[in-house]
Amino acid sequence: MIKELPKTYNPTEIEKPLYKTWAEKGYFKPSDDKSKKPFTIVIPPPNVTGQLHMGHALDETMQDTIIRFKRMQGYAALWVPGTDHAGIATQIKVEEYLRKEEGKTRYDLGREAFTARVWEWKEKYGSRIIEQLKAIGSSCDWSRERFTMDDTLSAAVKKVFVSLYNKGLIYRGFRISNVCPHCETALSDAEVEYKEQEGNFWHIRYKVKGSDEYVTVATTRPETMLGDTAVAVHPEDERYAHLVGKTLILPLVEREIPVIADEYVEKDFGTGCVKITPCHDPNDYEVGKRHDLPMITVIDGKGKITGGYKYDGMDRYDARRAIVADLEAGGYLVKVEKCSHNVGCCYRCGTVVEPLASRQWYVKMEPLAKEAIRVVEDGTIKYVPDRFSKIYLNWMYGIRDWCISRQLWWGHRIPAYYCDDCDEITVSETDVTVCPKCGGTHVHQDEDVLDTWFSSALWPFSTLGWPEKTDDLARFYPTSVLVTGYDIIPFWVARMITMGMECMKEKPFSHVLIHGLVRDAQGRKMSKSLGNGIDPLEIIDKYGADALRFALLTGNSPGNDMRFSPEKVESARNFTNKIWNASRFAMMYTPESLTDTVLPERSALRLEDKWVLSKYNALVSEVTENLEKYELGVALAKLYDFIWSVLCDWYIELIKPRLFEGGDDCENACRVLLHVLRGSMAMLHPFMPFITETIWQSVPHDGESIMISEFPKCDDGLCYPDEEKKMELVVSAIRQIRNRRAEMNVPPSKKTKMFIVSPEKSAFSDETAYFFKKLAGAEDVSFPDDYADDSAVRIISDKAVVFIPLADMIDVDKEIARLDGERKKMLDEIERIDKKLSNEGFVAKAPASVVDGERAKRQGYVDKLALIEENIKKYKNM
RNA sequence: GGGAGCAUAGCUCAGCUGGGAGAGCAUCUGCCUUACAAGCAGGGGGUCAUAGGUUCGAGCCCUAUUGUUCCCACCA
Repeated sequence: MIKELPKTYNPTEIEKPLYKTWAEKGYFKPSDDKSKKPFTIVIPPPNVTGQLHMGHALDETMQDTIIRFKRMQGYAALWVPGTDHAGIATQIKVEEYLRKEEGKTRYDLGREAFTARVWEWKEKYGSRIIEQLKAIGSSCDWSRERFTMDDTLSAAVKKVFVSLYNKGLIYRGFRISNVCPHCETALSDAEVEYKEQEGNFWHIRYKVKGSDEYVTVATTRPETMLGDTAVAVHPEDERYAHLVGKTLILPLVEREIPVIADEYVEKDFGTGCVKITPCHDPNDYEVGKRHDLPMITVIDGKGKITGGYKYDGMDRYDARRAIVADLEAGGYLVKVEKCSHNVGCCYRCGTVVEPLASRQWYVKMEPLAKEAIRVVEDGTIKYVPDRFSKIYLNWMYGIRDWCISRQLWWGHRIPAYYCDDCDEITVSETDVTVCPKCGGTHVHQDEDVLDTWFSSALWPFSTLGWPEKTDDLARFYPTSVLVTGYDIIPFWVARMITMGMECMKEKPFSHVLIHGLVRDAQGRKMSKSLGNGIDPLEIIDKYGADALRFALLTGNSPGNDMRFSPEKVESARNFTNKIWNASRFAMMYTPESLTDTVLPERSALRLEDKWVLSKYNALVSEVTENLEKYELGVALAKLYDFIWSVLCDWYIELIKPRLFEGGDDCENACRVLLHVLRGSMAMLHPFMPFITETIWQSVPHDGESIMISEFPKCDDGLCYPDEEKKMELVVSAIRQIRNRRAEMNVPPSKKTKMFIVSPEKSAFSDETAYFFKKLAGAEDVSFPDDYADDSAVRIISDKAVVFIPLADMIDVDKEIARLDGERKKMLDEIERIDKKLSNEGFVAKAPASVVDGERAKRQGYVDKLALIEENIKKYKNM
């Protein structure tokens, strides 16, 4: 079966057609066999108009690796794909397009026409990210693809909203929320990021009415003074006690405002006097409510001044400058200090948010959070790694109500209807045209849409058909594992758990596997503005999806950020090439007649065969265990090490003489090699699906695809501990011979005679002689009971002494010195162990296996020491 | 202010429930050995941040300290 294959692996021409075949064969769909246990993952839905970045690539690779592993293990594995409508992000994108290309705003188009345009946009670009997911090999069941604004998912959203409203868990309230003036919408607390910023601290004095006295307040946002309705001091502040109850004249607007006493004020901060702007600061709002102060709004949702002032219509920052100038001109500005403070910014556009009192819809989180807290506290849902449960719980313990209304047009419109005739609010899953209270027909729906994350919170069950009682829902809910980054635990994971417990009365998933951020080689976040992002698609084009996947998973552990660099991908690419060539080699020597996958009889197996099978078998159980614990990086490292260092560097080298010779022994070696290669490919397949399938298809195999083949199982019949140990002696001896030859600058081309004296006749015998010829530079090897040429180089290995007659190259004194060094090492080791063994505590308390292990090691050292000393003596006698 | 992570070879990072320190890259030496120079063989390089403690035994567990990153809250 000699096949001509190129010397280097070329992924680009292989991957796409292979993916297509898998899809056509239906391998991505879960088995219909109801006896199979389900294993489900729902994808964190990427933004429908987004583009694949490295973060996605990592997320998808991890999920695909897990789902492919479980599929091979025999589960009915389902990976549900889909996309998110991404309210603000998508709306902004389309608005920017309209502005640039058509010079229009969404208001020019009107709500209906605008949302129609967004839908068009979605149709145009929505498939892009899906195609990109396919490029990295994601084995999602595309027949179950969902979109958060599909009819069925929208129905789920309405149902949840209505149900929570009826339970009093969704309410409409007037309070301070964060508003992004650029996006022109309210945001939830989670959507505000705080950033340290340099700013000014303006000290302004307000005159006391009917007195010459002034009080000085300090503020970082002087423009809000227009909305001041009081100045507060601490009740126990003696400096200002006489002013409490007095009236102040607000500069520029000449409004009369009271001085009030409130514990909220800290005496020692600033001047001890705080201007109170209830409509534009959350703390002031609370103070305002306590003191029944008027609520005056002076900044609108676009960040412009409003309310009938000369500054009306000005942007808040222009107004700030104007007001400061006016205050200064009027003699009200006492001083300006530099200060740095945290300002809240919109997580989408970075604009500084404006706290603004307004009427919004909220989810009352505290009662809902109870169950969501319980299931993590009691281990029903487990975070991997566990430390994220603390972070989650920390967030949940301090949970505050969730602002869910957004002043956008793109999204799920809030199913609340207002009667213009009687002010009745009706919340309903179906459209309301007649007021159920007064029968009036002047009914209009709430203009706002819901936070994108509201529909995302329902994703694990809405994608499976809820609220319908579908077969999928019954079979695949709760899902098995959720894979996502730690950055969206508050946005998404917390809310999915909350809603899962509320709507399904059951956890949405059993495990949450958390990964970190993909950073650049310098450890910086990859971002568009820095221009340091690496495009996963470019990497795929150049190196292939398998190399990308390998680079993302290797050396990476759950929850930790990782650095991504071109060097990493190159190293991964080298690995694909290594695998490719090893397989090429195997195929070159596989006889045409060999088409089955049967291993040779036990009796036909040689030492090295049993050695590699034994090591392979151990690998199977380790890799399986690591994968089951979601330790993907560890599992992959073990596979890499086995394939490269054991299979390629040793086993293939060891069997070459047999392969070159042909015949039965060649075929037996081939069978073992192919068995191990095939199994290694199967274990590697979840990580590197394309190259493993390609190789699997090229060697003798059973079944139609590696994708649906069985994941290798540990097989006691392949366990040969004795032979494994013996072969290790040979391997170790070869290593030491090579080492000595290199030290002595013996060129590889120079072949020498070797005499190996060892009591381990089954390891050091004619059966293994050719290993020394092939791998250790021996021209001839013999295994005498003793060897008498005192002038030979002596290499003392485990249970063997190798003599190489190289009299002309030997410096006896150096040899003695070297052996003496080894002797000292042995003495040190023996002393260390003796110390341990003479420690009563150790012998009494350490497990017997550890103690026995130490004793065995000691014996090994003693044996070796004897050999060393004997040979030193011989040199000295020369 | 509250919480979490990280600190291991020159660089980037693994190291599972405590039982003699690892990988990749880089570096040095020697090799075009008929699968692979994207390769092969070999070498050098670590007081596992510091100080205590628990233990027969600590990179791993506990306490404190230092440095560093992040999350949450947020004083006008």
